[in-house]
Amino acid sequence: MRLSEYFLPLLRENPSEAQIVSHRLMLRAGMIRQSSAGIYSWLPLGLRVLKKIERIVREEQDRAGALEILMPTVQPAELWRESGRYDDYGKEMLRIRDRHDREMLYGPTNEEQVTEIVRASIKSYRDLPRMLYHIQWKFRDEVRPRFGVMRGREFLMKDAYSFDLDAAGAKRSYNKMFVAYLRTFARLGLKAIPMRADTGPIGGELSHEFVILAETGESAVYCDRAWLSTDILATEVDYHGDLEPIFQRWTGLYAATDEKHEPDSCPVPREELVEARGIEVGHIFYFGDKYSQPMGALVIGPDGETAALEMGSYGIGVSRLVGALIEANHDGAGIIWPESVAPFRIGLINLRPGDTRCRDTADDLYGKLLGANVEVLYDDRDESPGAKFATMDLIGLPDQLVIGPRGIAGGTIEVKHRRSGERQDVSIETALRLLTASEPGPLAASAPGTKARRPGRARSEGGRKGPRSGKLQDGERPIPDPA
RNA sequence: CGGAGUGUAGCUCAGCCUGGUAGAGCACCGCUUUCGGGAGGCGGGGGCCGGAGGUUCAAAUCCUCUCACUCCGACCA
Repeated sequence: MRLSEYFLPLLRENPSEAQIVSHRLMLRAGMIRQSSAGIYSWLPLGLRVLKKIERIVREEQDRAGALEILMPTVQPAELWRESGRYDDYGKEMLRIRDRHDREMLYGPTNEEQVTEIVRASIKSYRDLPRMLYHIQWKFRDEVRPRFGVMRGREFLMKDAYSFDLDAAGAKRSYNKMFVAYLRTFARLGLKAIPMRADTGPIGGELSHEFVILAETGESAVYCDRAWLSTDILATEVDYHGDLEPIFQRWTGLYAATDEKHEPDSCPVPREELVEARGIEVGHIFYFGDKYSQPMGALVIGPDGETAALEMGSYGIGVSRLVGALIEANHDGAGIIWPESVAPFRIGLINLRPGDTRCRDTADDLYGKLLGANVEVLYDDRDESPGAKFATMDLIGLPDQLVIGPRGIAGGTIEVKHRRSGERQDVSIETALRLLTASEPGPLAASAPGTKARRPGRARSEGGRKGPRSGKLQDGERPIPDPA
């Protein structure tokens, strides 16, 4: 994409309404614009990131055996009366009346809706287990929206629902999602730690929240130091096998939110305990027949007996993750995207568009990168060099290629790695090889969080890896050290 | 929902106390000089001062109401 043809409305100064760094950077980098309190429009750059996250979430859900559906945003109040939540939910629920004066609501979640779908169609244990998910906009009329997309009223969420015959089956489904979540966040370049959680308004008995560590997190969390050096993607996963050992392994490592942490009875010795800030990005629940019972979602078991479905629900805050990723990946100059979610893989800067040699070289390189399926944002604008550098640093693309008269004279261009700040003058051929090869290049080796980059795969991978029943590849995403 | 603030140009803000008909920097447009970390010069466009009502000869400024947004607290993907 040529920047001269792109829509990237940058802000040079911090908008006064934005307090936290991710909110400020998202506004400044032209990713979002606020529509009203807690409601945002997504501009091209922000939308690209949102879609990348969505794709990874989708791939891991599919891999775990969940099936994608799409349920409506507007739901009938009637359904929620069946579960009893219409009155329980309170003012957080946005209630609407249609022209026939029928009571509707903009869904804050979809347990009732999905239960209604399943109860109408699944009558036998032979049709179980099933997991359904969708990625859809939700609305919760927060009293006080804040932190930009991290705590908006309208937000994009992946919510999955599992249906099993009995508690043992439900636990197996729970484990699948538990593992899928670990993998999803790891691929996003985040260290997400599952913590035992209260079930809140969803209800139920077993629940974990997934919290990522970020200096600017909203709540204090405590965990075993061992968490920092774990690599979840190194664990082989067979979703058809027994996942309980993996579940046990990852829940065995100490981790607790502020409310649950007891300094006096903490099993981890002081020197091994990490105190950090956390942001909740996912939450999973097992709640049995809380909805299936009142709503009559029943199946006949092998013994001929009728039983209410055992259910669980599993949420990931997709839009919140955009903010959370920035909280965990930024510096004074701007955003630093992990490669897996970067809106573009490479920022190509032509410092002197007026110069024929610079322009020809840049145009040529741009064409070759596109030809190699590398997502590249090409700054071909007639701007001062400083402005171009600042722009690229702000929007945080993983690598920058700088073409200017100084280098061209010596036959080189500059490659700059955004995260480390490391720069190298290399030949054009070398640059191309570095950025399109499947093997890690020299720069990558010294740069944290990029050791296994495979830049050329961005498009080609595209979610078509065939059936996801088998083993998983290792090291799809390295995990940057959050400390 | 309690408490506290803020609404003036696209962005950051001054002007308001002490009423006299709208400003700065950045951004934008034109010309020009520049050109490796948000450059310089000259010229230019842009605001019913959140909205409504009131006081006054006169309101961005004083009063009343209203709307929006933000912050702190209680609640959440």
